[in-house]
Amino acid sequence: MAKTEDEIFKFKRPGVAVDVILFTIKDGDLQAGLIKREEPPYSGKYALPGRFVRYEEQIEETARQALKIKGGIDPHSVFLEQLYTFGQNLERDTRIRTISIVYYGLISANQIYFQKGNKFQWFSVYKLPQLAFDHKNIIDYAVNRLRKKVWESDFAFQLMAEEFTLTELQKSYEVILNDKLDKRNFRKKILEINILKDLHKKKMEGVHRPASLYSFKKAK
Amino acid sequence: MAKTEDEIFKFKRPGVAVDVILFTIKDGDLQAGLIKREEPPYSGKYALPGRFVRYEEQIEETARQALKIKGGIDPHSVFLEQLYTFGQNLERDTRIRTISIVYYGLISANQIYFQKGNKFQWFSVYKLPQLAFDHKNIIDYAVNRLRKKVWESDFAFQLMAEEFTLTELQKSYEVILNDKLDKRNFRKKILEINILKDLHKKKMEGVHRPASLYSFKKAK
DNA sequence: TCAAAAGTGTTCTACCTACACCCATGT
DNA sequence: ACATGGGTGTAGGTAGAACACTTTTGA
Repeated sequence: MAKTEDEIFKFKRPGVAVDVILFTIKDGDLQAGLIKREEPPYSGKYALPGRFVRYEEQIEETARQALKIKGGIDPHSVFLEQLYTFGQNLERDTRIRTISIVYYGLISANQIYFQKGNKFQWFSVYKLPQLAFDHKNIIDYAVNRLRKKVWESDFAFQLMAEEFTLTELQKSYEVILNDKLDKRNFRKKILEINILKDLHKKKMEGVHRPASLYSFKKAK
Repeated sequence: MAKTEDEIFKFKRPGVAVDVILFTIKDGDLQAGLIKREEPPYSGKYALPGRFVRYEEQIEETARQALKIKGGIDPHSVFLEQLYTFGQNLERDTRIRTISIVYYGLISANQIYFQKGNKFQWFSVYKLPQLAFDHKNIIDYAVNRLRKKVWESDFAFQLMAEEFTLTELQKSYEVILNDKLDKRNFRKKILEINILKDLHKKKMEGVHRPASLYSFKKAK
């Protein structure tokens, strides 16, 4: 980094983009928001929303702008975390050598329904369409990271409505992990970590005993 | 990413650099290799070795080149892993807006001694000098990551000589974790994961019972 | 024979897993 | 009264933590 300004500018610089993989749970499935490309390269294939980093833009801001502009999603309602920076494949983008900083995000299905600018098409991560660039690898990588972190972090709440039942929360974990969980063990574990607030309200729905509603305690 | 070439080039692009934090164990301490800056900004302060990413250079290659050129270290002898990409602080580098992809690496102290081009100064991560840019934060972040991953990964072997005793290995873990470990539990755990090869040789040294030498099984 | 580090097993605890029945509701 | 999902406790197994003594060597 000890360079004069001359040195900094004397060589050709790669481009830097941010790509975002936005997850939600829809139809009992873990889904990712993708955009159909209308232009080459990879015209007709699906891609993660992305955007080149502007000179005065923080990189997380670039990610949020990509969601807004490419996906029509209100970027403030999205939990985002940096995933990895992909810069190995020099052929990744055929127009220009591009380094891609990838973020992954979570949004609850409710929030999507209410945002009518939403331009994403949602695909189950188990049934992805043909993808542009190396986006298939990126999605696989993100799903793995999501699974590793789901117990260490409370981000699964980003997928929930404001009020939810324990069974609904368990379903989200099961969808992320792609595995069945034991009801009693799940409740024990999730209540132990003390991030749930019992709203002392019941959800009356269906022909069965009503379920308690919870929200999660916001960190201060 | 769906942009015409015009769009790609019409805005000013940030620079992309790779910074590397190289760790070793010296004098019973976890140390990082730093370089004293001779030029502004931050002249006289210490910095991680770094380098701007060239157009035709894979980013891990940029990291290795930085070690070679800035530190005089043979880059093939170094374990490297991507840590995080820092791009929040627009004032990070005062000359140009720079995004920094940070790698961390490990090298055994032996290897450093034999490389006489070595230009690093080594500092205990607990007694760092005044650092340039936001490199203090980066080092703290890397140390935390190292601690989290030391049991999940076998990278601690990068810090060892070719042949080593269990006590020497334990010392390395203790230095990384900054904590004392129980000898019996450590041996049980490390032998259980089955990555050590008993060389059936003894290290005769000092006035005490000789220690068995091990190497680690290279993954194929 | 002494000092110094190597080497070795068992007990206790905490956490995770597996598992089955009663409860409250609407029809 | 029955079908449906909500709600609850316990026993067994496993992995990690704590802990002390004997062995081998060179001086």
